[in-house]
Amino acid sequence: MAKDGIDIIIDTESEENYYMQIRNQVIRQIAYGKLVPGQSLPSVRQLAESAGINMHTARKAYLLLKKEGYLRVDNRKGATVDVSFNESVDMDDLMNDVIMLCAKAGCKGVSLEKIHMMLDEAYKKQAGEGAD
Amino acid sequence: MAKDGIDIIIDTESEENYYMQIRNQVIRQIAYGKLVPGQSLPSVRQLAESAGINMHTARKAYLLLKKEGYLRVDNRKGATVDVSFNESVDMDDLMNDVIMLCAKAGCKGVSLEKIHMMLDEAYKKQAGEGAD
DNA sequence: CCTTTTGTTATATAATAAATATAACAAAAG
DNA sequence: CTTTTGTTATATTTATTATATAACAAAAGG
Repeated sequence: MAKDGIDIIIDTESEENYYMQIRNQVIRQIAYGKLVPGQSLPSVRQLAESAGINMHTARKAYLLLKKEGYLRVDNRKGATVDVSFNESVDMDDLMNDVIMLCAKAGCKGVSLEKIHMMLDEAYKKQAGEGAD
Repeated sequence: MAKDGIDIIIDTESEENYYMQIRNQVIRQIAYGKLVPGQSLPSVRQLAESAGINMHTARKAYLLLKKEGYLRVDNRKGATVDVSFNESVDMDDLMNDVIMLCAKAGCKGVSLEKIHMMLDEAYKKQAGEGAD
């Protein structure tokens, strides 16, 4: 395990943006308990170096995560995990995801039960990661 | 209702790409039964005009939907709804969506049960749209 | 106190992606 | 036979993404 920084791996072949890859990995690591509220994230320069990307790209990811309510980015203090909950914004976002997921599954003939099962499976793995 | 074309509305203020907005709306309309397998979609020129966008942007959406297995785009015949299912590709895609959904919910303190309920709600609306 | 690291801001540039604008042509439709 | 259509091609514009430097003041660490 990384002694200081978080484990962020950039797939240069992916069609997903670098800053989006970072964003998604951070969200997953918070959910998995690998990043806990209050914990400081590496400096943008550190993350940039360890991930092999530019400082501003790392910064962009942090600022997006702040906008979406996963990090606090204080003046002169850097980024720390601090999840906030905005009822209307966050529930709308989640519902949007659910609607698209449901639509995709519907089109592809994947049953509602199967999606429920996949959700349980994902949740189980998530909860299981807390204990290292 | 539109006598011929499908109802595609482009939100020029959205941060979502035009062709992604089209893609998502088409997927939802297939899931909702407003577009049925075999049905022809409007020509790229028609869609472009009714949606107030360029022909190539409409075309890009159709080609993406083809790549993702929602449309058939035959030579000289245009686009028709034809959903295909590729086990590994599609299930991976769905699982990826589920994992991110689950992670977001986990971070935001939204319970697994709540997500299950939202899923049921989305599915119910989807199934309910079939009967006009 | 001094050096280093840090967050931040600014600017510049390159590369890629998104969207539009025309044009042309052959096939299909009417 | 005219129109519409899918398709291909080219070109341009704008926006986004990613990188490259530089500078500065605050914070940290010695």
